Amino acid sequence: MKRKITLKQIAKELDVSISTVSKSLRNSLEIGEETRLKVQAFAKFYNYKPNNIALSLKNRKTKSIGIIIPEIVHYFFSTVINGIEQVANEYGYSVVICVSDDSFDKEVLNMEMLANGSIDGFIMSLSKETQYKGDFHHITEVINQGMPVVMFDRVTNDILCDKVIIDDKSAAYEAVQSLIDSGRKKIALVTTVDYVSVGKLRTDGYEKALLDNGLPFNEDLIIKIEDVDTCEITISQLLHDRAFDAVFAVNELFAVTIIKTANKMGLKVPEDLAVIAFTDGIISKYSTPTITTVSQSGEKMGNKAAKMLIERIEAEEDDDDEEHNENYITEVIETHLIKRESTD
Amino acid sequence: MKRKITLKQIAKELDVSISTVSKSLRNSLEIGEETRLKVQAFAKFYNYKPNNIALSLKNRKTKSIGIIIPEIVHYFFSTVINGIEQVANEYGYSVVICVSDDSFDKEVLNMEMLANGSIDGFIMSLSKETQYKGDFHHITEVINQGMPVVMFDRVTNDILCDKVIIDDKSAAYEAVQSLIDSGRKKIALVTTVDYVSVGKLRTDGYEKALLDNGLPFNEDLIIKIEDVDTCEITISQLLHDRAFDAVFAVNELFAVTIIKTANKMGLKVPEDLAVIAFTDGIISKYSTPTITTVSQSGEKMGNKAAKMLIERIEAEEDDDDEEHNENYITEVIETHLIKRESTD
DNA sequence: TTGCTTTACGAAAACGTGGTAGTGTTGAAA
DNA sequence: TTTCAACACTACCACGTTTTCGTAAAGCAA
Repeated sequence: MKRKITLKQIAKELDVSISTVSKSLRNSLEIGEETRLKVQAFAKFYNYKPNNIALSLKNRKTKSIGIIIPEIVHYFFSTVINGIEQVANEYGYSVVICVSDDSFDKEVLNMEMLANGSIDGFIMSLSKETQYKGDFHHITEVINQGMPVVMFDRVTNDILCDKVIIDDKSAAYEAVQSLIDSGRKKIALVTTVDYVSVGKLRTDGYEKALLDNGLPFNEDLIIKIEDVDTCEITISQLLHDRAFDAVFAVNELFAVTIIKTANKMGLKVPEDLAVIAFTDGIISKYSTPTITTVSQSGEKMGNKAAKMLIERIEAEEDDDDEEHNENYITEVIETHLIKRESTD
Repeated sequence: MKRKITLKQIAKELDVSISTVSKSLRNSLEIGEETRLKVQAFAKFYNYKPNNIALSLKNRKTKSIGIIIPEIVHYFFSTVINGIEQVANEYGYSVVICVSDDSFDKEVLNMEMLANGSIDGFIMSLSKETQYKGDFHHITEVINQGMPVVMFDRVTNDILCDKVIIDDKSAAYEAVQSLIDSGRKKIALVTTVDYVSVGKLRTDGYEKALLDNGLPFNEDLIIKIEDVDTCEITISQLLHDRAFDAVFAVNELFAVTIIKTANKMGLKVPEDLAVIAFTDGIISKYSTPTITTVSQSGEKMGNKAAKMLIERIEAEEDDDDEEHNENYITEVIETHLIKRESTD
């Protein structure tokens, strides 16, 4: 068991100075060829690799980025991570992942843990609790320290930073419009409680689509669900009354639950009930029938977010301490409707 | 934009030495109360937090662990990460995640990137390509450097280290036995190509269950699939011949595909065809019918792996350079059958 | 020989921290 | 008066790098 070798050890072994070793390995012209080659051979033999931590301390750059997300066992979020990881890797960065578990305290704790030098910047999506509380001091603090932050999906206007989002409102609009186009008149919206910003935006798009098409906007057709497990009763009640002939669900879990409920009641999807879901996940692809979805393209979001962050990080290098120009941008990732069996 | 404050800055500002500041903050008795409180107040005001990188360099401990997995957009792996994250957080560790994308080169690259001081230990699951090549030098090298490694799920006997696995063979046995118990006689096995160690073990369990029950072991009923998308033809051919009345699939993607194919052909699940899948994922829970699965309990695996790794890391602290006792253990996580609608 | 330039290397600082080992002052006991 | 301990604090080192600056030796022209 040999510990990793250091410059100092090489220096001692070869009876030269540390600087000589360092320079030799970086192919400095200052060092005579004989010494240089000797050092390089020795280093290669002992598989010398510079210590990242020491480099980080010296360069004040860790070459790693922190990701803070509400959940990780979640199709959308894991695709985003995947997207981030791809570009991070390409640029030589590693990613440190923390899960807030939708808890404000954990989010704060995680950020503090990473903000003390461990990373060069954050990519994050707000926890539900944070959105509910509206308390973002932990984020502003990090930004004030000069650490770049990119937010995605669950963002807030209260923070000035780069953002990557999809146009939730127009995506919802498009989905509802397609239902209307296929002749549906009574379209229900199954959504979450609305303090989560995206839930609100999707509701707005839904409403606008209805009104633009001269359809009534009926509050009773908006079903707000807090817990997936208990929603079946509500759904079946409404289905029983034949209150609607189409559903726009804000996530695929709701959608598949609705389909199952409808099937149990003998209703056919899509004939009796058309269903569209937000978030194109694995469930939609494999459910029976397969579900038409609004693709959110998490991978693209991740790619974009990582690129934006790394650009900021590397731009700061020149900027140094002079006030850098704070022209933050909000990138909107396009969505598109993936037609499957749950609509006609 | 104020950069994070350091001991040195505080020292300069208060006109004391760096040591005094450091000691004051650590409540050393060497420092007089007046000075101590003054320093603490100042530090609190400027929200001083020790720099993690500097600490890592000094202590030769990064308090972070590296995870290397083949995929992240994958139910099982993401549950494992979740499990690791929980324990890591509890012990004050962060997790750095790298995705090998089932590529040997990426796995090696990622390990090298992290092995140079960035982390205190690895938790990993082998990439397919690595298993295929049987080349594990990158792992032995890391271990030889004294860095603890815990492998999970896709492991190899060629490496001596702590491992967390499930008993694939007996789990498969149990699943097949339950099919036999409900009267099935012709049970097909749908599996992957067998260089992936777990695929092989599951096949063994399948075979043993058949033989133990006096059923013939028929090679034709083992369907090896390399690409999910092209498997439908094979499946439907066999189904058409009524060659089997039950299926044990090594993952839920295969299972759901089989069910869909059967449905298309007018076969009923479970009446005409019973289906059990390995890996209890999200698809099984929401497919129609829901699928009976062998639960793999990724979270528990993650928990266990993280605990084992952290124990190793913190044990080494005392051990120092003396040869530590290499009694590696392999933890076997229990599985259980989750009965759902796809079996009777 | 003197003075100047190369060549080839080394010393030291810096990044931020924490521990060990001083150091100087004060007051009290011998 | 001397000695010694207690107090309150500082110097210094180490962790592993990179980089700037310095300098000894050698070479060469005048």
